[in-house]
Amino acid sequence: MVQQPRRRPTSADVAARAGVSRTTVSFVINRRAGSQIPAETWQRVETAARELGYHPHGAARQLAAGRSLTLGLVLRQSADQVVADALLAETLFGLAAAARAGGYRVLLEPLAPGDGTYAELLRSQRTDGLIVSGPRADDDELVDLVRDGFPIVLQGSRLGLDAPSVDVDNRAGAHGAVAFLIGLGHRRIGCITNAPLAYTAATERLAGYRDALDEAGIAFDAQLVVEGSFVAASGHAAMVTLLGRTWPTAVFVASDVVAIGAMRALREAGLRIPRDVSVVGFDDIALAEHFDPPLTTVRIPAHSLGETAGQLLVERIAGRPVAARTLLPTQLVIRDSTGAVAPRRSGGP
Amino acid sequence: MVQQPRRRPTSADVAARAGVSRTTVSFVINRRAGSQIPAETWQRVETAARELGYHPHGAARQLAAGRSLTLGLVLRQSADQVVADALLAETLFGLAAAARAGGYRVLLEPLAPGDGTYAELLRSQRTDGLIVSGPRADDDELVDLVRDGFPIVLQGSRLGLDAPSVDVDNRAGAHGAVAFLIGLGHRRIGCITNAPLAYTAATERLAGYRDALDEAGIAFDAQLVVEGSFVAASGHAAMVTLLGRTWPTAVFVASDVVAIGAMRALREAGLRIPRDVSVVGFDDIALAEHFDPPLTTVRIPAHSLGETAGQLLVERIAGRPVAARTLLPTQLVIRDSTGAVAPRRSGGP
DNA sequence: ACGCGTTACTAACGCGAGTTAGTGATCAGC
DNA sequence: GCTGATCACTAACTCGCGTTAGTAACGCGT
Repeated sequence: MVQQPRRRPTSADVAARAGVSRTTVSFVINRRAGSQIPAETWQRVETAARELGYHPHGAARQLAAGRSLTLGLVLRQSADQVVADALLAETLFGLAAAARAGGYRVLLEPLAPGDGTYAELLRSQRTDGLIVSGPRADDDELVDLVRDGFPIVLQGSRLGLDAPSVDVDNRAGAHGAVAFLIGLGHRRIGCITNAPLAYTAATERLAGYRDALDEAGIAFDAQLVVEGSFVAASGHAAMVTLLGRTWPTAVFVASDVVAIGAMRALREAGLRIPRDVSVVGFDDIALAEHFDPPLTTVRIPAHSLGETAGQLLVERIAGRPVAARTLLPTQLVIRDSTGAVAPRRSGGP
Repeated sequence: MVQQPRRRPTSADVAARAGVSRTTVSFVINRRAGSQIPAETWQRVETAARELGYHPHGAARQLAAGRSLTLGLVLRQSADQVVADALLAETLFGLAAAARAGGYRVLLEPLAPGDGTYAELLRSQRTDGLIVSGPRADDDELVDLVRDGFPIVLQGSRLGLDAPSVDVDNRAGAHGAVAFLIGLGHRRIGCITNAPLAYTAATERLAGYRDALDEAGIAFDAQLVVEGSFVAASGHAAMVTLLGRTWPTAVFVASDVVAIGAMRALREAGLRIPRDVSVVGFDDIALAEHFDPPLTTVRIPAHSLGETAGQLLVERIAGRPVAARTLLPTQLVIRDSTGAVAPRRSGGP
């Protein structure tokens, strides 16, 4: 007896075995509401499908239905940022959760600037919508896609594009952290940014820092601000620069990863935390509470950041209206790297 | 004049505009080798396509060609592990790079055990192959898929399944780390695992630890081994337990994240690193060199782990033979958390 | 004028589903 | 006994593209 080359069963096979038409099979498989199929027939179809091991062909459904049930996630971060971004995985999982809840899957497209194009994902219908994480203002591709009306949600900066965006409330978070330091009596407060100021998140956190100073009537001093850049080493360098200029009694570092480098520089300079210098971070990565000392920081709701982005995109795809801008609240987590300002000591290097 | 409802152009539209048949368009779009199309015709088609803004419909191609050009990545880690896994993003990027090189995209399916099924990805042809990260032995779904001959690559444990697997050489890495400690004169060396021993990686690293002891003729002492579990807090608890039993002169912690918790416990016990106790970690996460003190650890090639998995899968999909087991080498990175054994001090709690 | 090979295409089928318009059978109502 | 409304389906078209088999036109040698 010749072994039939096993072909994957199609809905026609199921129909034949159940003694019905393909249409009926389709109705049963898709649990189509309003179709008048008696329980007995329904059962027959389901049994036949099970016995044959039938699984509808994804591409065929996509073609016929005109939807891919797939969300694309475009990551525009550079390699540095990715390695440094301790919360990326959590955000990703939030997105995946939202996608699943809406019946979608997630296609991942990591694409450092200048390293390829992603418009095809949408234009070829491989994806019903896109979440663009870390979009830059000079992204022409993105501008075109938005203009053409594709469902897109931005995660991060706003860009003045006509697409909904989600982000953490960086400004308020930074404001809260610095206000906390001021409340402890600090007046000379340094700031090390999380990234170059071309990044919106960096400028926003810096703005929050200034807000708090303004509020307390403390003059802004550019000497106290140094740029960090994603990785811990940049925090170390920034702190060295800062200490070369002046000695603050507290430093707001707009990223936990950058902060750990900064803390190392403080130790190397013989300064104790928080006795000599208080440090506040941003992000509340998992390791922050295990730093030496445990780091006071601003917690970011990473999971809901991804989840919210996913939900918004699903809504947009469904054609429902969506908020233009969603800001997620942060939360100050007070640990041991901050304390009341020390008795005045001779400042300056 | 009535505004035509803009329909996305199909290959038929391109064909009409270029004055050729759909077949010719298809040949041009796919750069089909061996087709005798004169340069002039070729140009006409390309121009027509550009002018119309034509983009082939992904699902239609998948259906016709019988391939989705998509790789699935199934993450079987629990939420804890994901948040703790600082190298996940890097691995992901390695995979994405390999996928792109092979003309594939990556579909992400995070699926903590007991939280859903992924067989459908393969059975519905939405995906041409699967990489399963962190597979557990009791995964029946996986067993079935492998039996049915789907292209699958395992990342992590081997499981005795008939599917190629990629992993870091955990055992050799741990062996090297512990041998290094022994070389420094340590004899009482503790071990805190990275995870419960149900996880292959944990048992392998423990085996490497024993290998090194055996080699040096040091008797294995179960009192010196404590289980950690992914997160830093577990390392803290494990170290407290260990110190409650005995005082080792060095500890091998099979995960940097767990190690930072362990180091905190040492500090709290008044012990100095490395003067009183040497510590070696595993993974070489980005922050390890900024710990206090900078951590000696075993570097994992995270990027190439993902990349290799991707390459293997692409090969398997193409039907080419592939190594059953690929082990990637690790590298010991010596920093400041390790030192020669201290002069003997009264041991025990 | 004829045969024979290239060259440059095209007609038409198939991929595997979703969906619309329709059809025959049954049944209630009068 | 006839009408009209349900019920339970099905035939046939559609989605957009890949691909095989085939053909018309042309050149070239004899």
